[in-house]
Amino acid sequence: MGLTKIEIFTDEQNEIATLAKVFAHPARIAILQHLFKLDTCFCGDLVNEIRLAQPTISQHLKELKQLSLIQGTIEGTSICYCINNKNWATMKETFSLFLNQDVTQKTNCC
Amino acid sequence: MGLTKIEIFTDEQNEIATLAKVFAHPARIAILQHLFKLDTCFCGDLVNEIRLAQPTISQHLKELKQLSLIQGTIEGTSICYCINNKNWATMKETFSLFLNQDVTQKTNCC
DNA sequence: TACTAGTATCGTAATATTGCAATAAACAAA
DNA sequence: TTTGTTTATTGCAATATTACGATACTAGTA
Repeated sequence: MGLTKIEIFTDEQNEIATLAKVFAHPARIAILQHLFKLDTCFCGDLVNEIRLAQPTISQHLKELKQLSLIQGTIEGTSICYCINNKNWATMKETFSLFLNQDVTQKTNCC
Repeated sequence: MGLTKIEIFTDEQNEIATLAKVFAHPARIAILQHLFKLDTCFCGDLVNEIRLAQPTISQHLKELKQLSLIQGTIEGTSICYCINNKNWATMKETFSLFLNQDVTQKTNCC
């Protein structure tokens, strides 16, 4: 046990859960907010901004990268991390469909 | 370690992460989708609908209840679970503010 | 070739999450 | 009271996540 049974759920359900998982940690929320606030952002900035060790920040960045919500390009010695606007929009669309399920609903029973 | 350092983040960052965490499992997505589809819903229905054991479903329902996204009222021998529309709307507002950060942003650097 | 700065990866300890069998609790009906 | 039905709780095993020290890697610079 301890292993999510992804095979018994729909692709949509698994996708929403996967997207939500990356938002399920305040450090990743903080990273995304910081990246949105700036045009250019280096990992070093994040280590100063967020009081977590450099390997920890790096690990959180990796998870955001795996979902392609951010991207990094090498800039000399540093790496410039940015929001991937296209993928952010796609994610937002998927999430919004789930969040807005209520708008077309009938009245509640309770 | 292994313990999220919630004290170094803002209330908003922690709140978004907490909301996202409850969506970070496909079973809870499936439960919410099922509850939206129906006017009345009993836990027994969910055990038939989702192929997880009854204690597991009950545990997932508990987590949704803790965030007040759903509520349960006793109906004879069973319990009628429903979406709490008011709290769902509040959650949606919080989440939307986070998801729509990109709309007022300048151009990307990469 | 060193040396430095910035970032990633490895390894590991601590904690959290998932899933379920067993069992309890609540209540209706016989 | 006993029995059956429905949901909750407990306890535990398996797996996942979080955090960070140590270290590796990469690119620029002396």
